[in-house]
Amino acid sequence: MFILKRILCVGGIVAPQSTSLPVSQFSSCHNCLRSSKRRSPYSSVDSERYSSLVKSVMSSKVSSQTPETLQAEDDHIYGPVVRAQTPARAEMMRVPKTLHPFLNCVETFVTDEPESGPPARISLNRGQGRSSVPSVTRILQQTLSPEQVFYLERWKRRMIAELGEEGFKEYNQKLFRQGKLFHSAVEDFLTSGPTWEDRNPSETTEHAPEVQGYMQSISHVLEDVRAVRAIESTVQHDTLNYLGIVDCVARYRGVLCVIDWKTSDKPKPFLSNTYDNPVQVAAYAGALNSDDNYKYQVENGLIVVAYKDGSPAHAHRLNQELMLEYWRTWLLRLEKFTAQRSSHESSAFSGK
DNA sequence: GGATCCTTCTTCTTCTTC
Repeated sequence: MFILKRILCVGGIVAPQSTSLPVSQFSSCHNCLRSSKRRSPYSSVDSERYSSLVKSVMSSKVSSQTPETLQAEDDHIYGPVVRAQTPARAEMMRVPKTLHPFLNCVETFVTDEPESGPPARISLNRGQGRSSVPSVTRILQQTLSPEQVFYLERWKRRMIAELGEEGFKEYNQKLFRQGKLFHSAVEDFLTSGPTWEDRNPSETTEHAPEVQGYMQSISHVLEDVRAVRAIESTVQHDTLNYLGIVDCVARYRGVLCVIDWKTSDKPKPFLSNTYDNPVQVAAYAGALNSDDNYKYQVENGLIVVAYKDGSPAHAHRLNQELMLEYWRTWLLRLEKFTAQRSSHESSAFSGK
């Protein structure tokens, strides 16, 4: 709590858009500067209610440590690491060489296509000239920043030190299994007959025990989901040459969105806690908007982070402005991937 | 029938004060 108070007092943080914390809780910092003996204005904060905010602030980068100093420390504890890392902050400022439009054509927003009927579900068929088209997941994985690679490898080393190689493998398998089961349960719910919109998600209890909590967690989000247009459906961008599978396309609070369902053990109350997820959503939306199989355009994205204990999921809305921002980031990642691949191919061709 | 693909996840943390 001390760190939280200190950060708030020096003005190093502002209330993020996605939190419901009243501005008044952030605006009386001068009181603490006047007298440290006075009763802190934060002592009256409902710590239960804002526990996720506290967790998030406590886990954000307030330390002076960098990947380099952390690595030196880790080397001492875990042994040498394969590669040294340098944060690539300059990349944040880069602009893609080709600013490919996110939306195909503004007019197509107005569509005569009825929103009723079963959602599209175009399955991936690699045989149809798609074998060389890279996927969104692969591109994102292969273009992680050095900083991301560093923290992921560090996390992995620590987990293996704690659980052992086998234990770590099992832990990962469990996470993937839960994620898959959760996706299947959401899919079942959203496609369970023409009257699904009349159902109450919180009353639906016939889920596998492993996903019961996750479904309870997203029940308040499902109440705002209508007119499902696609489920687990392949999208492909022919011009930019990539493909992926969208979790869901539906209206969320009236706006057509690409929706990505996620499970997480840790609370992710802010969009920044979701790492590359917004880039993934923007990539899917951009592909869908260029794909002739879908006769409409999506403007927004939604990342829903569900929790196993049933606590309310965090739903992060990506408005059009954010989607365009992450679309630009996606184009950069795509450029990076293409450059890597062509340099790899040319070195393979020259026999290096 | 086997192999491969697309997903499913995983990261940002440390110590001082009352």
